[in-house]
Amino acid sequence: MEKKFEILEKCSLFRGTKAEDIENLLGNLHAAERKYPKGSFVLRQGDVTDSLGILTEGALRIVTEDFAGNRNIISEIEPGELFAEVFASVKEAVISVDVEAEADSRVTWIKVREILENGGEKLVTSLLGVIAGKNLMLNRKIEHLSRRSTREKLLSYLTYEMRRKGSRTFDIPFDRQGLADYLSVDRSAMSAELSRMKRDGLIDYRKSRFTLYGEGEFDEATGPSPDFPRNTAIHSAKAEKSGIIEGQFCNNFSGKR
Amino acid sequence: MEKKFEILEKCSLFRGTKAEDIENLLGNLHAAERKYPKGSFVLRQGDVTDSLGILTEGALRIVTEDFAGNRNIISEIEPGELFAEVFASVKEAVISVDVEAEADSRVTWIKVREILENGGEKLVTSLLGVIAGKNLMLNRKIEHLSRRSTREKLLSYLTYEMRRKGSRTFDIPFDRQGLADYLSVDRSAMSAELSRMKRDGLIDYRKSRFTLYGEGEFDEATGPSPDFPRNTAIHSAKAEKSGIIEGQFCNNFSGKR
DNA sequence: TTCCTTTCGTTGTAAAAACAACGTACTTTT
DNA sequence: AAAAGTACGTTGTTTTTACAACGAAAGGAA
Repeated sequence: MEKKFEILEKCSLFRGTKAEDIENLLGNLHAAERKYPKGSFVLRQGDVTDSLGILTEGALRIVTEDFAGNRNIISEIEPGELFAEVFASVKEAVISVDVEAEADSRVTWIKVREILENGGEKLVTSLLGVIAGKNLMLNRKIEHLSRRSTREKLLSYLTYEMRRKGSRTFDIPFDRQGLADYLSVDRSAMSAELSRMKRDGLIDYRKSRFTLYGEGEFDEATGPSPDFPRNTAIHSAKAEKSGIIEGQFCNNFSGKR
Repeated sequence: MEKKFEILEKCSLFRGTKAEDIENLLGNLHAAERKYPKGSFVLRQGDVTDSLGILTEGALRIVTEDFAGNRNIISEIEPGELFAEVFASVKEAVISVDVEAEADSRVTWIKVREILENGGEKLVTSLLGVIAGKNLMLNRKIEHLSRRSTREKLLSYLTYEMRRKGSRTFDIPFDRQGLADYLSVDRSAMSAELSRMKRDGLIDYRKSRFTLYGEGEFDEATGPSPDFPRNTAIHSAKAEKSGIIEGQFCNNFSGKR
């Protein structure tokens, strides 16, 4: 109990706020703590919630069910982590996953409305930033997943990492299985494709350290050259029809083209 | 000029706010209007912005450049549409697209900080809702794209639409090419797969009206049966390692498993 | 109606991926 | 140090997809 606010201090929502201030804040926000015995459901598919949750003790497990009825663990939640904030931020959004207590757990629930009304600018900024930041990550993932071949998926991902790290040689935060899962491809097939890409002189790698040999110049200090050769094909039928990353930037989700 | 606030009325950010109130609001928010001649750049890849934009006149075009340097049109923006709100909501987020004026255009720019400070609860709620809602859509798309085969992608998507419409028979908002683009598969291959699924008795369709024949009961009135057969395989290595929809629900983007 | 365009399904072929199985190298445990 | 476990690459086979090309059907415009 004494550690509770120290754990909350680690939550992305409260980044930069001291434990003692969090304590006051939670009072103003009418935060509610609930206990969940091991094996119980914290949230169920089909639920609607107006509160976001922060795990303060124990461990949770996010489980989905796909169209065939197979259940898959999406992720594990550890103390200090925020969850359900997206569903809580959309009116009447139906939760599409189950959240189960993997161990005896405690969750601090905060109503999003309370944050907006009484949380203060800093907290609201934080919440908005967390959700918008997740948005960027999802978009990036879609950009990779939209590629048709494993090679293209890999190049899309590796190019992104290269640009982010600002160097042709960089480390990735995945092992092979993790990367294959992230790109939704078969591990061994991906491994084979990596080999072929190395053979073709596109990349080099050892363990999780990759080097990408692009065509354009790449100044280690300044990032990708602005003169990187471009194949501008805006007016091709394919380009005009492509909805590759629809909604990445604006709000066109109508599905019409 | 006189129509300006009527156009803004249609913006998702101001849903439910009258044109006259918007006029006052924009003043308080120190909104700035800028003109962009046809062919000029509204935003460029690599930029950072602290303002979201609303197009009030003209037309914009969102263009990306992929790892190979090919430029693709992601979407077109019409008057009343919001854009760049996600990048503007994340501190120092680097914009990954170009925004070009397709015609002579006017954009109303609003600083996100102004919205948070002076926009009032309603506007902040709206902004948060828009971004969180987009988040849900992106997650859904990732769920479909993560499927390995075209058949699975289709079933994932069609099952979602079925549940959403609450009926085995439903219309989808895509034509074939649109659906293929959304699922990032080849149109003709998808068409062929749809035929096979029809042959196999999984689905039926005519034009954009589909019927899905699942195994479980499906009560037209009440939605999917809670007793839908489940194949719970939580403890399989595959399930435990799958990062299929990582970040859908919580904030595990570390990439580590 | 006739012509033209768009949409959709079909087919064959070449390319790519999934899958399963296995060997090796590297780590961790005992 | 030996044993056990894990991560990674490789290979061969089967399945699936992309791609290109084509024809039929539907819808619009002249």
